Amino acid sequence: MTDLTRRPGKSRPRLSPEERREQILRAAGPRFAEHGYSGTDVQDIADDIGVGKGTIYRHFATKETLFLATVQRAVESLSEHVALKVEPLPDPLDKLKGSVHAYLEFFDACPGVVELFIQERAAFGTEAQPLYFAHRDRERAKWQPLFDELVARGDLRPLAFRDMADTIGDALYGAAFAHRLTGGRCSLAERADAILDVILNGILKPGDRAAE
Amino acid sequence: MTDLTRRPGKSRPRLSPEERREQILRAAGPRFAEHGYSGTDVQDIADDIGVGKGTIYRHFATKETLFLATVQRAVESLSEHVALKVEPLPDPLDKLKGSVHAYLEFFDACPGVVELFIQERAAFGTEAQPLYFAHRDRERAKWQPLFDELVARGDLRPLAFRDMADTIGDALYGAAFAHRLTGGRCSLAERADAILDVILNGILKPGDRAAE
Amino acid sequence: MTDLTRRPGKSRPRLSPEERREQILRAAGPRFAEHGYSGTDVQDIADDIGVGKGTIYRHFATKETLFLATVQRAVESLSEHVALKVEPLPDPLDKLKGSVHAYLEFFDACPGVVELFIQERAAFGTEAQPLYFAHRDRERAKWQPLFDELVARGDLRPLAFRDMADTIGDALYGAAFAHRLTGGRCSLAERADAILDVILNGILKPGDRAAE
Amino acid sequence: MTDLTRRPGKSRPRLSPEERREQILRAAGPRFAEHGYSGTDVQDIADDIGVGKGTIYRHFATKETLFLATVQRAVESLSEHVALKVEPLPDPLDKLKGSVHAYLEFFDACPGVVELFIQERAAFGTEAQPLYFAHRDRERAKWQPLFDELVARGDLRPLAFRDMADTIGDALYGAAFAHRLTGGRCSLAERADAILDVILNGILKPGDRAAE
DNA sequence: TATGAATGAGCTTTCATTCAT
DNA sequence: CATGAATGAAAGCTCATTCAT
Repeated sequence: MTDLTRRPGKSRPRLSPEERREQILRAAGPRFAEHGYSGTDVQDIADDIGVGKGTIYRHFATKETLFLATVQRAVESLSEHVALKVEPLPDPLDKLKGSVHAYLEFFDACPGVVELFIQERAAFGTEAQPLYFAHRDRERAKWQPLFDELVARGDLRPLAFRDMADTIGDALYGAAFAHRLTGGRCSLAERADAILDVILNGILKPGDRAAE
Repeated sequence: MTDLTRRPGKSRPRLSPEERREQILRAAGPRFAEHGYSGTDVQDIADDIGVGKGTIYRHFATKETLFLATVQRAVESLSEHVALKVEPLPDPLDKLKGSVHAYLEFFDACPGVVELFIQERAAFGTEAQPLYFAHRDRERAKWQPLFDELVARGDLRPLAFRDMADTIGDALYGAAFAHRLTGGRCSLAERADAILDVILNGILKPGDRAAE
Repeated sequence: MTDLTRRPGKSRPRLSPEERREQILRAAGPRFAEHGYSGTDVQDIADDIGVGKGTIYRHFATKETLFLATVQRAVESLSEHVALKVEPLPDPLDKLKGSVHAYLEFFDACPGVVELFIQERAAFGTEAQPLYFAHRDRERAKWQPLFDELVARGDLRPLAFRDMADTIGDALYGAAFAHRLTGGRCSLAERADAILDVILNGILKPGDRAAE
Repeated sequence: MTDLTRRPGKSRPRLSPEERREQILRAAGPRFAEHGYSGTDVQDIADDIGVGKGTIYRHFATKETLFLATVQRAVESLSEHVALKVEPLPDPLDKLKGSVHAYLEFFDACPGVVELFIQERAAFGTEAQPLYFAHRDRERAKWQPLFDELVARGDLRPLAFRDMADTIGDALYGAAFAHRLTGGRCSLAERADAILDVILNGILKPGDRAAE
């Protein structure tokens, strides 16, 4: 009875709440990344997907809520991307190397995520721990057994897990930031091996190892 | 009718332009670091040093100009701090190690500088290269001879200078950011040796070096 | 595909239009009284009775219509309450006294009605005469014969009906408002006798009557 | 040296803070009275006096603050008007009568004040006691000695002060409201004598006094 | 030169009303 | 009939910047 032909004109698609939410987040990400938190008018996001401003506010209580959901989504994407690449690898050392590559690849694919991380801190200041670091804290625990195994196996030097994990994490985080913020020409993926080499082998010549 | 005698107590100190400029920058730094760029009212800075808002605008054309001068000042402080610590050291390897310590010490002393870097990017977006990275680009050239000498001497592995410099730079930058953004408890200085150890020696056990 | 059997538990009661209308008005009264006209969201009223917002709009064309119906209902309640109390009394003077008591009792029982009267004026301004006063104008005519009879009987001084009626009406209206707006502790009913005493006998000592 | 001729064009008068405040309040009163609290855009008031919206907000922190200052000003005007009329009268009974006349005259002169009182209650609800009643509470104490003296002199019946004062106050307040809300044609001043007559002498014929 | 009152564009959020389902 | 997602006009408040004094 009801016409099955979609009138392309006025008929609003009537998305499900989940679809709408997802649609909004997809539009919000690039806006916030490119124009910043305060530089983005909620109206802009609404216009991008052709809905009224009220529709945004039906799904996200405040601009802040929307923004944080956008960041959270990015953090989860990063996490999933790394997990997906690493899981199938059987060898722990390969997992470690693979995670470095995956991490850097992610930021090649989604360079705006760096901006989101910056915007979060810029907008919400000293109060809360940024979502990325909250997530990193949680994730670190998962890596401990892997490092332990590598040390036990004699692959890694018996350094404190925390020192290794933090230093590697900071190096990658720093690389992703620096790459984005300097407008780095070559891809991060191309730098991955060089970074891994330093992390794994250090820059000193083996004979000098006693030096430090 | 009104008394014409200037009470010396009330007579404004009449700072020289340079002094005033410096005074303003000193007040602006903490404000911008703590409340962010858009969260800081120019009036707040004026109030902090007890002058009218117009006075700020006499010395800095716009809020943006003032902010960037504040960041520039911080970048120069960092640079000077590192240079001061490194210069007296005669040995190139000591210079390298010393610069890592000095860099991290600086952010222990001036943690707000991280916020300034974040705010700059957040406020001015994708257009310009942040002052810190512009400065880092310029500084890198100064380090090349030192690395070359260390490689020539056989202290360092013959890696590409750029790879080493970027990786080290990113690791330190990442460490400073992560430390501030996670509310790191211990000082950065305490982490310096562990970071240096990874950078210099890597995390792999020497025997495994072929692995990479 | 969707089940066509209506589970009887979930089947909405399907109120008759009149019942629905009444249900809506019952919910609207307290909302408007407590939160004011603009402070009340039509959604709130819908939520209170567990229907969709559209249902409200099916029964009342606009929020304004709904609000005015709510006020009208209150005015009629007041009128009925007084009439019910006064009608059985045979003596005109008792009717007069009884109406004062009934009027004040009503506002003890329904204190929110004062708020409705205030809200009506506040929201719709100078244009229209408020429903309460429109009603009072209409009612006054019914009291004229009673006052005439009391004057004729020699119970009342031969004052102009309008002056008496207005003054009494204003005194009661003022008392109800003042009581609500000051958060009066004792009940209005308790003040009824004192008010009646002043209205009936005045505050002057009889001997001084010439004074005025 | 500075030109003393006022250029009528762009030269902003540069009012003193007090003058500006007063100017704003003078403009706000009629606006709020005519269009209500929520019906008045702060921009409207700004336009009325030819200033920017920011200027309003420089002098009043919020729209609410501005509104309440407007009401407070009206309450004080009323109070002053009554005091001014009553003070010179030597006889206490004349003071009482005079205050009734002055009160009603005030609302003839400033009928919008009724709207302000209504708007205050409508906008700020049940929480706070309206400024008018707060003021009335404070003022009542001043009248007690006068009533006591009149009772002692034998002019007034020995009724409870509170009952007399409240009943009179409510009658006048009610009269002012009813007059405004019914669009009363004749002036309140013309009704003053009739109201006073009821208050002073009651409506009963003297012989019936035992009736109540 | 210093001041701070004035400006007004800009942005977030609300909510009466509509209408496709 | 009932629903509730969608709309979009509207209004409060901020603050960088200007400029008369």
